[in-house]
Amino acid sequence: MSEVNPGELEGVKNVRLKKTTIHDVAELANVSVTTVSRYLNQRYDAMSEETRHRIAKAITTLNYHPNALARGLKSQKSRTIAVVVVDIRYSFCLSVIRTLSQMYAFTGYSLIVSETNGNPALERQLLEQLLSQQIDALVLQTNGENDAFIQDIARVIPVVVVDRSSNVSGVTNIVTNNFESSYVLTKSLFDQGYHEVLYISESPGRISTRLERLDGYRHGCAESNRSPWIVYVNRGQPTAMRREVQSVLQQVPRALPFAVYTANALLLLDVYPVLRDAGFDIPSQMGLATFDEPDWLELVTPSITHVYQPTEEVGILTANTILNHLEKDTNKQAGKKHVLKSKLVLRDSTRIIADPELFGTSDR
Amino acid sequence: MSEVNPGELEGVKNVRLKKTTIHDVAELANVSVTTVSRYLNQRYDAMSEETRHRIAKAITTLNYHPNALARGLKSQKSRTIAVVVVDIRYSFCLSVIRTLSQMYAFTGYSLIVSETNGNPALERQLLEQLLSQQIDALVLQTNGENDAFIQDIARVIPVVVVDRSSNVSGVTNIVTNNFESSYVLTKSLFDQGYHEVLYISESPGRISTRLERLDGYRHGCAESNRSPWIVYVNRGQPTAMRREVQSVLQQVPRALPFAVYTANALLLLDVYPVLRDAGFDIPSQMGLATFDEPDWLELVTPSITHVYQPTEEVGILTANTILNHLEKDTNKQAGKKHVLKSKLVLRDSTRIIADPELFGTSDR
DNA sequence: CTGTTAGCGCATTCAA
DNA sequence: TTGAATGCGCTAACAG
Repeated sequence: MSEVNPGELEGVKNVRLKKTTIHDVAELANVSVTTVSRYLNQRYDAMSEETRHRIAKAITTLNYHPNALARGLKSQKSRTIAVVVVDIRYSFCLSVIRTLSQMYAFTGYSLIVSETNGNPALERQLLEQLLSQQIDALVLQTNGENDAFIQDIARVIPVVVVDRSSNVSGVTNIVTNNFESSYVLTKSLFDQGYHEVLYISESPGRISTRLERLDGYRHGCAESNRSPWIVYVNRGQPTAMRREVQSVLQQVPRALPFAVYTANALLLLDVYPVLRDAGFDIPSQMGLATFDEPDWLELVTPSITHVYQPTEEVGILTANTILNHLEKDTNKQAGKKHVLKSKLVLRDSTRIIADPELFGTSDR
Repeated sequence: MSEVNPGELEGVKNVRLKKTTIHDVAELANVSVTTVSRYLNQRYDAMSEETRHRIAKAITTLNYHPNALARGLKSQKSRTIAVVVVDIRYSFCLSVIRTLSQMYAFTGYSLIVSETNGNPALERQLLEQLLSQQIDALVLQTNGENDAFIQDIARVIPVVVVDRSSNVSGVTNIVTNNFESSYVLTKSLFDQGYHEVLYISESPGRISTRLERLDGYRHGCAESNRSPWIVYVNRGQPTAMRREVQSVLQQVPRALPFAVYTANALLLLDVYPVLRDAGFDIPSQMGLATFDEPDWLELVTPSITHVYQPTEEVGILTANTILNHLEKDTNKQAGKKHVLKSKLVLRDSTRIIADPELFGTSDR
């Protein structure tokens, strides 16, 4: 049981630190490598207590750490899980990553985190690299265009596609009800008395999340007999983006209250200063609402109405799905689709003062 | 050059997807595995153009991906870099991780991200796990108490300790000038005319960053002939924390303007609502300042004075240090210490209205 | 209860 | 210009 300071020991004996292997342990403990291997895998049942102790001692003495690469090579498992997202700064991504990180902290799995920046080609490249690394599971916020490849991956390891509708067979799909939430938010804005709702989004492309939110918005407009009013911006060029929003706002007739609805909070982060300083009172002249829930929405004045997505739930569900696949080899859940419900959180930025009844329907 | 859909091919031939190995490629290309291996490592010089093409074709046909575990086992390199931080939500950590992620996107290195939650024991466990996984380099925001172990690690792979002073030999240390920044901020608050400065921090323990900020604050107080006024809180218990801050604020004499200075932005995030709603006008009655720079500081009203740390620079320096070690095997930089300079960003939350001259020195 | 042995997939001498 | 053979560190039959 003598505690040995590994630093001193290794430092003195062996500056080059030729790694100690299972053989060294076996030798020192006077057993075979097999027995050591058994010990490492807690197969204590078939082992005398004495050898067990000898091995334990040898291991601490040598400060031995099994080589996971070698283990993985044999077992075809790397005990590594990849999370590939567009941008870690999205509160959605951050929350999912943290939840996974917390849940895997004591399982021995490591989390590889990669960002695609919305680039399908980069996504493809990263996926190939990760496959090479023999990841045991994949959590992916895909940018589309790689479905065939993803399907191949799902044949080999559990794949969970989050935040994007996916019909790829074999993958577990976890999303939120974007269409409905967007619709409800839009409707609520009109119902509050805002005459029009400006929808600011990145160009949807083939990204389901954006398409669904857009559709929800359109549906809300249609139901309220208003024309959609949409501005597509490019988050890659924040300056141009702000300028564009600014110029749009300058054309707004001041007489009637209107609302601005941004399709995600990273957009709002960029344009918020422009909106705030455009000369409209929030919420009486201009309402403000967004998807996603970064911390700051509750901190600014007025606090901002938003759609809260159950990101923790997404993380937990993702983590459990993968753990089930991996540990219990349960393949039942594969291919299942989960649609979690978001929640509309009404805050001060859409508490209009004016009476909704004053305004008839009209279109611009 | 015929494009083959890997999905179809593998799917049809082999549902179980027995992985294709270098042998399969060799066989199909009618060469030895050695030659294929050479091809994989771009040793084209000693290879006829024809075989090269045959191998290339075989690889795409079989949709072959080299097994990085096997490669790593031979080469003793996993092409994997670990980033171990306290909490990804710290803007410091997030920024460093993103910078690393961007810089390594095309290098073939993967980033393993882990959180310690400030727990040294968990940190130790994670480090052991990561070592087992044969990581090629380590970026660590340590919680202390593992220095001997870290020194061992640094003997084997490049280690960069960020955001914590470290004198462990062999590790590269990248920090910001916390003492000085904290001092400058404190001084600036007194100079603005705030009569006292309440310092809210987590208990510093042995964490250099916290100690230095605390010392800087104390030094600032001393220089201005004011007594320190410190509240230690526990971020793990946000409710208790808010209650405590609230009760402290209730005892403040309303006559004189004072300032609140939080030691990091995650703390401020938790207590901001309490501060805002405590009944003091910001900034005329209560000043507000913090370390760190999350996005929202500029968005709230009034905007919040803060210490901006050059997190991108930290990330770039970290990434380059590691790349130099890894690629060029340059061991010169090891053990070097870099102190980057933070910047005080004055905002509206500390633009006091009152005339500083009105207030003499006194202590509570 | 314990040991021998044969690979896992790849890179690398050394020969040819 | 190419190959055969060996081993990286570990696990798992299969023996004893």
